[in-house]
This record gives sequence, structure tokens and C-alpha cells, in this order.
Amino acid sequence: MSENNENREKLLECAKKEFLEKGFMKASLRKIAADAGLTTGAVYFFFKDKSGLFGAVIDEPLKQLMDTLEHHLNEENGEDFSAYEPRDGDHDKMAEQMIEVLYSHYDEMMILLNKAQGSEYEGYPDRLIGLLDSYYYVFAQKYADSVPGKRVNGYMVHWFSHVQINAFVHLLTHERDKDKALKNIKPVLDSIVRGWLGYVLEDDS
Amino acid sequence: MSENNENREKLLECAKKEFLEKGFMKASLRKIAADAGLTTGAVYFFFKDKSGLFGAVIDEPLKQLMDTLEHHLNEENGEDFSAYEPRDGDHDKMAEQMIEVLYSHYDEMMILLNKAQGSEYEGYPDRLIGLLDSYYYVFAQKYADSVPGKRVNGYMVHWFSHVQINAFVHLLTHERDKDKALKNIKPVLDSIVRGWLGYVLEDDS
Amino acid sequence: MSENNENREKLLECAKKEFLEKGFMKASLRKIAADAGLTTGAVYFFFKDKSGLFGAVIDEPLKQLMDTLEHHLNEENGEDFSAYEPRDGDHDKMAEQMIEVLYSHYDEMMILLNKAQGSEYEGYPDRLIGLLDSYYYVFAQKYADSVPGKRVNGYMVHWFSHVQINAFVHLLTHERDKDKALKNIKPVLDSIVRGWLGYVLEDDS
Amino acid sequence: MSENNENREKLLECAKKEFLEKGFMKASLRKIAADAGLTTGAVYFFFKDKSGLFGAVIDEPLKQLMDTLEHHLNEENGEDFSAYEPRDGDHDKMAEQMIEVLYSHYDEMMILLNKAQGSEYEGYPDRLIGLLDSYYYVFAQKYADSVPGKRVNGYMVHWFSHVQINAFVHLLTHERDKDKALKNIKPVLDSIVRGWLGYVLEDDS
DNA sequence: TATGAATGAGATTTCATTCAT
DNA sequence: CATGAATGAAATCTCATTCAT
Repeated sequence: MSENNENREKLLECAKKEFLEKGFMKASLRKIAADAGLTTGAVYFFFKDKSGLFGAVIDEPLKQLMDTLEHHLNEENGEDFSAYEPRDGDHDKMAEQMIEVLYSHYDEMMILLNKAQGSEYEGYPDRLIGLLDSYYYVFAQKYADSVPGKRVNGYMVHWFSHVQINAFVHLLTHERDKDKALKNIKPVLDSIVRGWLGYVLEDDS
Repeated sequence: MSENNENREKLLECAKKEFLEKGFMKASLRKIAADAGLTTGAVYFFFKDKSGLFGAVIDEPLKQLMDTLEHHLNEENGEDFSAYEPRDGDHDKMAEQMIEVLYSHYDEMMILLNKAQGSEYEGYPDRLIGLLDSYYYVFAQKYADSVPGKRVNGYMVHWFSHVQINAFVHLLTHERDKDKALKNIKPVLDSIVRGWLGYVLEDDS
Repeated sequence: MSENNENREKLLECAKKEFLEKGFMKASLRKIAADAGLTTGAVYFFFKDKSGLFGAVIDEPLKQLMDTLEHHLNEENGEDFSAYEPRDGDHDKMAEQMIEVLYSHYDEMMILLNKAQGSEYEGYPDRLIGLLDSYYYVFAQKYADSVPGKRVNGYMVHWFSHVQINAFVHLLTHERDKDKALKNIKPVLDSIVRGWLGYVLEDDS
Repeated sequence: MSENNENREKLLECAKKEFLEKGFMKASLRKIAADAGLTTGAVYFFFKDKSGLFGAVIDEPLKQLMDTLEHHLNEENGEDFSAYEPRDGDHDKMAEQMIEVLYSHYDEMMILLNKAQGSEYEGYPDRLIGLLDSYYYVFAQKYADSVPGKRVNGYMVHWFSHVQINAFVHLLTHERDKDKALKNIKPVLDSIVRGWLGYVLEDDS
């Protein structure tokens, strides 16, 4: 039971390639099975269906991604905002961790974030954005409380969550090299942080 | 004679709904034709094939979008950069025009930008980004020339192009109301402009 | 009524090209009409249907072919066989006439003889062969009567009819030039005549 | 396990009937599958596509035909021409072998030679003719060398190749009984051999 | 564990043909 | 005389899925 069957791995491997290449919808189970030297029936022994196979491919990496994200969010949440003074480089550690998890499962992350159309994971970045949203909204509220005459601009909170997630998706899509990725992401995150401070509040009219 | 349009329009209308709902790939010609009270054959009288139908749905709006974008880009390009002093609200007119064209063909734009997977228009936002890219890179070069010890950070140029296009796609996706859209987009663009100035250059090492 | 409409001719001309190129079955009425600058409906004004159009294309040439063939057959039939002494060149006049009619409507003849599959004229060469058959069988009978201990070999009569028709079909297919065709056909016919004399009878056992 | 063949055979059998009756082009996969008590999908399990099915029907017989033909040609090629003295009956063994292979797969041969229009085997007889052509041309050259003042008439070589192949196609088409076929083919081949000697050369002017 | 066979529903596309205007 | 519109039937093919063995 706990013995990961060799063929299961083979299937997973070939599925990864196929999903990456064609996307969930256009991926062919037949081809995946054939590439693995098996038949479609075998796929249905190991996985419930096409969706199940897709899920299995991205499962582990997905969990790691969520863990990293949530861990980061919880930590940030614990910060004493009144003491917060934004500086470039603030998010270095978070960036490193994200890139670590993203690039150590590059293919799977590409699949999850860019090739899931038609699957139940379609629009997964939006779910991540939603997650950030809820955290950042609370954060923004505290911020607003400390600045008289201002209130939270909900759309901007959402937008910054969007941009932040997108920063990583964009990076993943455009820079395959992990080290270069790390170098590229820094100014991006810095610019987001600065923008956040300046534009997440609006006049309380 | 001139009323032959009736069924063609019906087809176009039903296609719009179907593409919007299911995306290009999963959209069914059968269903489109049936919804219009016609047979699939009729589709092939009016349009070359599925792609042709898709193209016909988005053709006009697409042209308007490109015109607006290019017009805006050319104008910006003519600016004397040395005299440029960024201020919030700088892009108000451009924003208004973009939102005008985007929201006066809301469904079509959603289809073009979010539902084209599998069609020849797949990844259209990326093409727009590429367009901005080339303009902004030149712009950034001029900027770099005026600031000693700095050079253009290519990745950031691309990133800001990406964010700018995304600002509108995001807006379209999350805010159906045109007036609210206009209100929402402004701080977004402002934040982008500020970010641009601050982060598009890097140390010339 | 007797005014051959211009468009009818255009249709006929384009149909000829299309049939020649694709054969009856794969020929597209739409393309024919479009090539003629008309619509499919027009085809149905001038002709009953696809078959009717095909028939109209080959009608005249077909009649000429049949006339020539029958005329030749009747003449040959009238010969006093007892006085017959085969010599090379015997069929020169007939060959000339056949090639005349075949090559003065080259395209139509190609269509009739090689591109009619799927139409009511499919296997037209076989009908011509049948025609020759019936004439030659009578001829062979008379011949057999003049040679004691011999009788007609029906299969060989049929075979020689087949070869004779085939000689022209083959020629048409392999030699576009009329003069060269005439030169080529002569030894072919000579060899057939010789073969006829020698092999059309079998021992009367 | 080895009995999977059952339905495959049924499919092949029904395909044979359909191809024979309608020809490749007009044959319906739907009908073939239905006749076999299966769905069209089943066809695509066993065969790549319509062409693949057609190929499978004629594959074996085709190979046998080619083997026989090539074997015969190679043997003939080895003959010492200077010692050659044509006699009726010379080709008896070859005729027997050809008829054997032709009639032991009668339907398949009919399909290959008469019903392949639209498939990749369209015009197969012409390919056989081409094969003979190349052999006989060499043969004719040697012959010409031994007769002063004569040269090869290329058209006649081609014509006799054509007639020879046609002799068998014609036979197949007109005589279903194998024994009668054998009887019929002999004088045909004899007449061809005689014709060959007499007409394959022309005056060297 | 995995195969091989088969289903069934669906997809897009093509075409001759019809007919009101 | 000809069009433009539309039909309807058929065509080939693809695929995820199932299931007995």
C-alpha cells in the first residue's frame, strides 16, 4: 500500500510532461499511458480519472506551496504594525522561500498555475489571491486605523494581492533559472510594498 | 436582402454567449446553432469554421482595442521625456479611453482576454504586453540616459508592461460596472507609474 | 432558349476543369459555381443536378465519339471477309478518325474515360468494349466458318475488344500531343490485328 | 487473449465487403462497424483510420502479389536472351502462379486493383506496370542489340507492360472461376508474347 | 496489477440540394 | 436568371471511461 508502485511513478512522470505541454484539457490519457508503456486502464487503477491524475501530479507541490504561503502570512500577521517601517528587501526571506518551493517543483507549479484550464484547479492563482486578500485586508484595516481620515480601498487591497501572486506566476513563466529568478523578484516585490503603503488607503469621505 | 443579417446576428449572439460561458475550446458549434434555431450547416454558410466564428465575434472590438492602445502609445512616445514629471492622474484620459472601449464591448473583451484558449487568439494579453514592452523599453532607455550610473532593468520593463495590461484585464474580470471600473483603475495606474519611475532602472555595475 | 447563355458556358468550362482535376465524386459544385463567379443555385437553374452538369460537359464529345465508333464498325461490318487479308496499316483511317475526335475534345474525353467514377458514366470504356464485342463476335463467327476445325474463343473476342478500346484510353492518358499519338497508336493497332487473326479462334474439340 | 481477433476479423470481413461493393471512397466506416455489430470507435481501436483499415484488408494479399511478380521478373531477367525462342505456353508457370495468388484472395485483389480510388493505393495497376516497364525496357535493349537497324520503341514497351498487367486485371474482373481463368489467360499471354517480339522494336532511322 | 476491448457521446466539417425571393 | 440562405444527412475521428479477465 505504501509501496509507491513503479508504474504509478512512471504514469505521474508522463502525465506531468503531457499536462505541461498540452494543458489539462488537451492532454490525452492514451498518450500518457502509452508514454509510460501502459494502457489507459492502468491509469484508472491508480487514479480515479483524468482529474485524479492531474491532482496527483500537483498534490505534493501544491501542499508545500500552501504551507509556505500560510506560514509566511501568519508570521506577517503577527507583526506589530505600529512598528512597521517599510524598507526595500523586507520580503527577502519570503521571496526566497517562495522561489525555493516554486522552483524545486517547477513543472508542477507551471501546470498548477498555467496549465490547469478545464480542471478543478482552473484559476488557482485566484484562490491564492483570495487567501492573501483576507489577510491583507485585516492588515490594511489596522493600517487605516493608524492614519486619520483614511479608510481601506478594498479594490486596491485585492489588486495588490493580485499583483503579488502574479509576480511569482510571471516570474515562473519568464525565468526558468532559479538564481536569476531570485534576483528578478526583488525589485518587483519592493515596488509592490511601496505601492501598497501609498495606495491601499483612500480618503475617508 | 439586407435582412440576411438576422440569423447571422443571432448566430453571433449565441456564439458570444457560448464562448463566454465555456471558452473557445469547450464551446459547441452544435449548441450555438441550436440556440440560434439553426443547424450547424448554417454556421458554415456564414463563417469559415469555428475559428472564423470566433474571429467574427471579437473582430470589431479587437480592432477598437488595438486602435486605442496604439493611439495612446504613439502619443506617449512623442512626449519630451526630459520634461516629464510624473503625477497621479497622468493617465486619466488614457484610462478613460481604454475603459470606454473595454466596457462598450464587455463580453467580447472578456472572451478575447480570458476565454480564447485553444483559439488563435490564445494568450492575447501577452501580445499586448509585448507591444507595450517595445514602446516602454525605448522610453526607459531615454530615462536611463538622463540618470548617471543607472541602466534599464529589462525584466522590470517587462513586468510593468505586464502589470499595466493586467490592470485592465483584472478590472474587467472583477468589476462589471463601467463607472466603478473607472474609479478603481485610477489608483492602480498611479501606483504603476510611481513604481515605474522608482524601479525600472538598476545600478550600472 | 437556343441562346446559349454566357453563364451556362462559364459553368461548363469550370466544371470541366474541376471534373478533370478531381473526378466526378470529389468535384465540388460550390467550387465550380464560385470559379464561374456564380452560386450553386445557378447550377441548378441550368442543370438538373451534379450528374446533369457532368452529362452536359461530356455530351457533345460523347456523341461524336459514338458516331465515329459506330460509323467505323458499320463500315468494317460491311466488308467481305472472305476477301480480307490483314496488313499492317489497315486501320490507319479509323485510327486517324478516332484520334481526331478524341484529341479535339481532349479534356472531355479524359473526364469521360478516366474521371467518371461515381457518376452514371462510370466504367464507360466497358460499354464501348461491349459495343465492339457484339460486332466483333459476328465477324469472328464468319471467320470461324471459313476455317475448318476452329470455333470462336469468346473470351479472346472480348479481350481484343478490351485491348482495342484500351489502346486509345492508354494513349489519351499517356500522350497529350495529337501527332505523336497518331504515331504511337499505329503499331499498337497493328499488333492487335495480328493477334486477332492468330488467337481469336480455338480448336473445335 | 488470442481470441481478441474475433471482432477484428469480423471488422476486416465487413470492410472487405463494403470496399468491394462501394470502393474506398464511398465505403462507410459506420456501416462497416454496424455490420460487424460494433461501433465506429471499435474500428479506431484496431486500425489507425480508414486508410489503415483498407491497408489491413489488402496487406497480406498485396505482399504475396508483389513477391510473385518480383520473383517472376527476376527469373525472367536471368534468361539468356540470345537463346530465346518464343513459343506459345512459355509463360504457363508464371500464369499459374499469378492466378494462384490472384484468385486465392479474389476479393482483396479486386479491391486493390479496381476499388482503391481515393486511397493511397489508387492506381496500383500503374505501379505494377511501371515495375514491368523497367524490367522489360532492359530486356528490349538487349533484343535491339541483336537485331541490326532496329531500336527500342519506348511507347510499345510501356504498352506491352500495360497490356500484360491488364490481362490479369481484366481476367479477374470478368472471370470469377479460377480454372476457367487459367484457361482464358493462356492465349492472351501468348498473343502478348508474339506481339512483343514483332512490335517492340522500330526502324532505326 | 494491468490489459485489451469496446462504448457512446460528442466533436467539426462537407456537400448536394432546395427554395423563396 | 440567379442569389443567398439554410437544410439535413452523412462523413471521419477523438476521447474519457468502463469492465471482464
